[in-house]
Amino acid sequence: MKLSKKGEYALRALLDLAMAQALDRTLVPLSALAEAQKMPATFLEQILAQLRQAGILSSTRGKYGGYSLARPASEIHIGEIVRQIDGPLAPIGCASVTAYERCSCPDEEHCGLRLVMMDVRNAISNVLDRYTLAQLAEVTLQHLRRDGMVPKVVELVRHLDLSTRAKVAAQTPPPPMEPEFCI
Amino acid sequence: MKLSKKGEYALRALLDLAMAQALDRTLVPLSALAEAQKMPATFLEQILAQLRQAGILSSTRGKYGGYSLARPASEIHIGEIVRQIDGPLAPIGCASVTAYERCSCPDEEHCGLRLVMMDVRNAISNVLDRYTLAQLAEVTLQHLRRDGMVPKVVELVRHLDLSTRAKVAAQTPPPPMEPEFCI
DNA sequence: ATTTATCCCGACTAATCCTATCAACTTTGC
DNA sequence: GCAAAGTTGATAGGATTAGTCGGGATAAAT
Repeated sequence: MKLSKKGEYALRALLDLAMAQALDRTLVPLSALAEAQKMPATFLEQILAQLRQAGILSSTRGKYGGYSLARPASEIHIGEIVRQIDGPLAPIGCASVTAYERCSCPDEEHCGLRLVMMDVRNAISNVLDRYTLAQLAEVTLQHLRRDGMVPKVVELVRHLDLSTRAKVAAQTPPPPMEPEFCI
Repeated sequence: MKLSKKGEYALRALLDLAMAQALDRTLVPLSALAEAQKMPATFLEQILAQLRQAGILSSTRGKYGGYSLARPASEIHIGEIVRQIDGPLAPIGCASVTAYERCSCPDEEHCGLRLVMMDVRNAISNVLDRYTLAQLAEVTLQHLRRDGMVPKVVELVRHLDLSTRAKVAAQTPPPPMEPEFCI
């Protein structure tokens, strides 16, 4: 019942991106996303390319570029992301609703395994297709705020704040996280 | 969210074994299990060996040997089988109840992804840890009976019925499935 | 114009999963 | 004792997954 590493990294990156966006940092470079969650940067690159082609995120090239969500976070469901990267939610192909595939058993009509796995599929879908990136980001931010913290990815993009202040920020070492985002 | 082929084949084989047992065929050879569900026999061999070492099934060697359940089917939960072959049910290690594993994110305490995946884990467990092999076999047999059918695996072991009749059965080609098991 | 930080693309390697093959060993029946 | 039907274990190759590497293209800052 595993989620692939690819799927896990995609979700981690998108969640960080959604939180950054909620805190008005819409453009986040790959390096920050990778470092915040300790993910291999070159591998993450491939995954983000796939998400871009799928219309889930968009990118800006050049200096001070980065990745951002292509749509409002409230319109991106967790299930959509998993399906895009890992394929159908169902544990086996013949139990899938969105991408049914014939299996090897002699008659699916009477296959008990298929019945159970359709139950599992629905149980998974009830979680993943119910929640959006926005909801997930909101809950995570609430937890962090309660403890007076800020997402690590936001810390990491602090220093490339306003282009006019880039020089100053480069001189003074990044201020150690004042809780200005904590309501 | 995939189940591995290994896990799928294990479940198919055990379900067939449970149904055969319910119809008084407690000893089923590998060849019948493999053919009934069109599974590669040599791969299935390895899987059954693993299930034997795990105390889920037992085997009898030699002519007229085969595999049988090591415990009553009502005491084998689907979740136990999946865990034995595919590891923990949780999609990612840090969401597992039975085999927790630290993940790469900076603080699990505030990780939104972990929260969702724990929901998914519980949803999966609510299905797989609730049902036993016996229940699954019973449901499948009911469906088959309604249509006047017998599990294919039982057809395949028909001809090696009683040792005294082995010779007769070998001469007459296997009778084409009289519904004697259908109540 | 040059430097710098970033995304983009394609090929390459390593590990794991799936499958097939082959040579023992064990029991039953003649 | 011998042959047939079965399990057991070891091994090798293909397919998928996970991750690496190097060179290019783009845009902002100097």
